[in-house]
Amino acid sequence: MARTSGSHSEITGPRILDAALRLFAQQGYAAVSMRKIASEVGLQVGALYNYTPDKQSLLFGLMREHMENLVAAWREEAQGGTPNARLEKFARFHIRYHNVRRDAVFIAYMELRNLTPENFEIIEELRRQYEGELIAILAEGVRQGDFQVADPKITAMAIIAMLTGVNTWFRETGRLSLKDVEDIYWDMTRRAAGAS
Amino acid sequence: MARTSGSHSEITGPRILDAALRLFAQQGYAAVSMRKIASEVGLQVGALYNYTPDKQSLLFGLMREHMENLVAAWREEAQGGTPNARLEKFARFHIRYHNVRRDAVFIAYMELRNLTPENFEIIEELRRQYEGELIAILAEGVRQGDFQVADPKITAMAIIAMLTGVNTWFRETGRLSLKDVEDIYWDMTRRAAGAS
DNA sequence: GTCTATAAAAGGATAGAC
DNA sequence: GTCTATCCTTTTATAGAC
Repeated sequence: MARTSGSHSEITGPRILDAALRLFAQQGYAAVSMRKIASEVGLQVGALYNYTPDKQSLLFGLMREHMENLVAAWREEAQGGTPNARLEKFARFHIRYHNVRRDAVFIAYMELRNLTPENFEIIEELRRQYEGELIAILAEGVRQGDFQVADPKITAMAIIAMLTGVNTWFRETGRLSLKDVEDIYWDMTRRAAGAS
Repeated sequence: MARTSGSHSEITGPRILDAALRLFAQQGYAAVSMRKIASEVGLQVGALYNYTPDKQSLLFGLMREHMENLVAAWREEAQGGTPNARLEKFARFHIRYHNVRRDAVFIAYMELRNLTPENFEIIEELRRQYEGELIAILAEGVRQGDFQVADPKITAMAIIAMLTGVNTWFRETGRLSLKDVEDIYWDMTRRAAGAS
C-alpha cells in the first residue's frame, strides 16, 4: 500500500494507528520498526514523528484506547437484571466484542511487558476494572443464592480466560457461527458459576 | 551473575538455555539480544555460537523441548480409569505441570509468531497432540453418558484456556495454596463437562 | 571453548529544506 | 506535513588469535 511520494491525506494519523496495530499484533512490538510502520502507510520514517513523540507512545495509546473502550462499552451494555441475566449478557458481550478486535486484544495482553512501568500500571488498572465487573456479578449472584461459587475472584479469572480463549481458534469460516459459539460458551459459563 | 573472564564450566550449554528461557519470557524474543544472553551467563557474545547456530534455533529448541516434555509427561501419567477420573487427572496435571514452568509456558504461546514457518508447524503439531488427549477424554465420556458436552473439541479448548489461565494470576505467596486452586478448577472443569 | 575485533545491516530519533 | 540526510547505537553473525 505504498503511496506516491509527497501525496497528502487528512487521515494519516488514523492510518498510522491502524498499521501499528496490525503490525504489532502480527510481529510483536519489538520486532516492528518505525520504518516498517511508515512504509506500510506510504511515508518516510521522519513523518511518523508528526503524529507520535516516540514508539512507546504509539503502543501505549493503542492499548489505553482499547481498554478504555472495552470498559466503557460494557458499562453501556450492562444495565440491571438478575445475576443470571447479567452473567449471560457479560459472556455474550465478551465474546462478541473481543472477536472483532483480535489485534487489539492480542496486543493488550502480549505487549504488557513492553510498556514503561507507569504505562503498565494504567493499563493494569483498566483491566482490573473490567474484571471487577464480572466479580461483582458473581458475588451478587452468590449473595442472592443464584450461583454456587467457591471464590468469585477466581471464578471470574477462569471465566474470562475461557471466553477470551475463543479468539485463539474461532474463525468465521469454520463449521460454527459465532452465535453457536456464544451459546456453547454461555452454557459452560453458566455451569462454571453453578447457576440453575 | 557475571563470571570471571576466561573461567570454565562443563554446564555452559544448560546455563545458556536457562538464561535464554528466562530472558525471552521476561522481555520477549525480539527484545532480547544475543549480547544480553551472553552477559547473563558471563560470556562474550561470540562464545554463544559454540552452542547454537543462531538465535532462532535457541528459541525453537526451547519450545520444542517444552512441548515434547509436556506431551510425554501427560502420557506417562495418563493411564486408564473412567472418563471422570481421567478428566480430573488431566485438570490437576495441567495446573501442576504448567505452574512450575511459567517461563516455558509463556514462551510456547507468546513467541509462536517468531518461529520460522517450518518450526511453527512442528510446535503446532505438538500442541494439537496435547489438545487431542483432552478431546479424547471428553469424547469417551460423552459416549459413555458420563459427560454432557455439546462439542468435545470446543469444550477442550475452553477447559485448556481456563486451566492455563491460572498462570496469569496464581502466586505461591497468595491466600490460596496450589492445592486449593486445583480443587476449585477441577470443580469448574467437572461442571463445564457436565459430569455428575 | 572463549576472547577480541570486525563486518554489514538495521534500529530510534532529530535537523533542516521544501 | 513530508522528505532527505544524518547521528549514534545496537544488532546478528563471523574470523582468527589464544
